[in-house]
Amino acid sequence: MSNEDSFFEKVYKVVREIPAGRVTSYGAIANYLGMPRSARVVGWAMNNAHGDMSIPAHRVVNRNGLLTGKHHFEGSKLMAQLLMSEGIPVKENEIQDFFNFFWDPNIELNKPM
DNA sequence: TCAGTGACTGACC
DNA sequence: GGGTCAGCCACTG
Repeated sequence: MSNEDSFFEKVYKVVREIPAGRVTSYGAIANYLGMPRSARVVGWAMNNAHGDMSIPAHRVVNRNGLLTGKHHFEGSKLMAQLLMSEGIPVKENEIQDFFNFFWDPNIELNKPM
C-alpha cells in the first residue's frame, strides 16, 4: 500500500517540485524531510521511483553535483542529456556550477513570501 | 527475525 | 588535500 505520508511519497513530492533547470541533492531532500542523515534512503526512494517517469530523478544528484545515479538510467548519458536539455551544463557526469543551479527545498519551499 | 545492501554524507587520518 | 570508515534509515531475502 502506498500512503501519501510514506517517506518515499514525500521524497517524490519534493522531487516533483524541483523546477526545470534546477537540481538538488539527496541530503537537501532528506534534510527537508527532517532526516539529514538519511540521504541514502532518499537515493533508495529514487531507486524505487525508477519506474515512475513523473519523477525527475535526473535532477537529483549527490552533494558533489555528480550524477551518481546516471548508471541507473536506461542510457548512461540520458541523465546528462535531460539536464543539459534543461539548460544545466553537465560534463563527465558532473554538473558544472552545481552550486549555481542548486535548488534547496528547505529554502525554496519555505521561502518567506 | 536477522543480516545485507544502497542513486549519501560527514568526519577522521 | 585525498582516501577510508562509520552512521544513518528503509527494503529484500
